[in-house]
Amino acid sequence: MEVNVGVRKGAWTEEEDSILRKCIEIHGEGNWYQVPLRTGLNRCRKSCRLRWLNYLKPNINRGVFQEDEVDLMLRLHKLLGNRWSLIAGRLPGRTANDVKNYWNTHFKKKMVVPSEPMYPREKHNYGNMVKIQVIKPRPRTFSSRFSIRHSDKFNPTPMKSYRPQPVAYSENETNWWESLLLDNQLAIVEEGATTGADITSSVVAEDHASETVANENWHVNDWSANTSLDHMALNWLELFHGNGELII
DNA sequence: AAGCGCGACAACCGCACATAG
DNA sequence: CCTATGTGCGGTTGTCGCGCT
Repeated sequence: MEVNVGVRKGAWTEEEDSILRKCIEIHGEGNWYQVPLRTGLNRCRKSCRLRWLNYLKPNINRGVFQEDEVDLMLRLHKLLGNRWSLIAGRLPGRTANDVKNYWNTHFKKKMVVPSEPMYPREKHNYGNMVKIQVIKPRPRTFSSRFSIRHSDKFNPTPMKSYRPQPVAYSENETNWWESLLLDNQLAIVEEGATTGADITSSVVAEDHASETVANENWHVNDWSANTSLDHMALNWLELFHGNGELII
């Protein structure tokens, strides 16, 4: 159990920033538990980590969001939901906190909240809009997706974070799918891929091979990334073929 | 000038996951 | 298999500054 009695909170001073920066220059990122001990900073490890990741880390873009960034953010949010870290991973120099704050400030109040998701996946028609609901489990590692935490065994209350999130696309969104997925990725589908998994593996491979999108958080073994692509591909299939199958 | 509302964003909190032992 | 520890994420809160009345 972590005890943070007397730990300083609130805004960081320049001196604290300087100390933290030096510590990470010497020891590198990670091992945040050691940071307060090494630096003597009267801050909890979480606070140190957050300060570094959201503010002190080099190459963070602290400028105003450009039009193209906002556009991409909107599209990615439609695709991924509140997956701020993934969205930020596609916006060079932006942090998840930046993206989240920007979204909450500029778009949250303007959003129309979709109806409660249903399980299993259902499809509804709203006028000329096709609403596709896809169950999106909290994307963690594959092995843990269906495991039950020890602490939950005797208290199996539904976890907020596991609540599925609906994804809705209008049919004219297909243009964007074409722009997001590279031509050769689209070809994967045209050439006969019929499942989300098929497309996912191909898209991941293409993504890495082409290096068209620089993203240090995008790893082949990152299940969350794969999941995003899985749903991206699945929804794409739904739109174009109407026969997407989520293979788990 | 003072008070108020609100936007922007930094920071905190709680929870879930990964993994080592 | 279980527990403890370390880490990461998303939601929420706190604070500050600015504009309006």
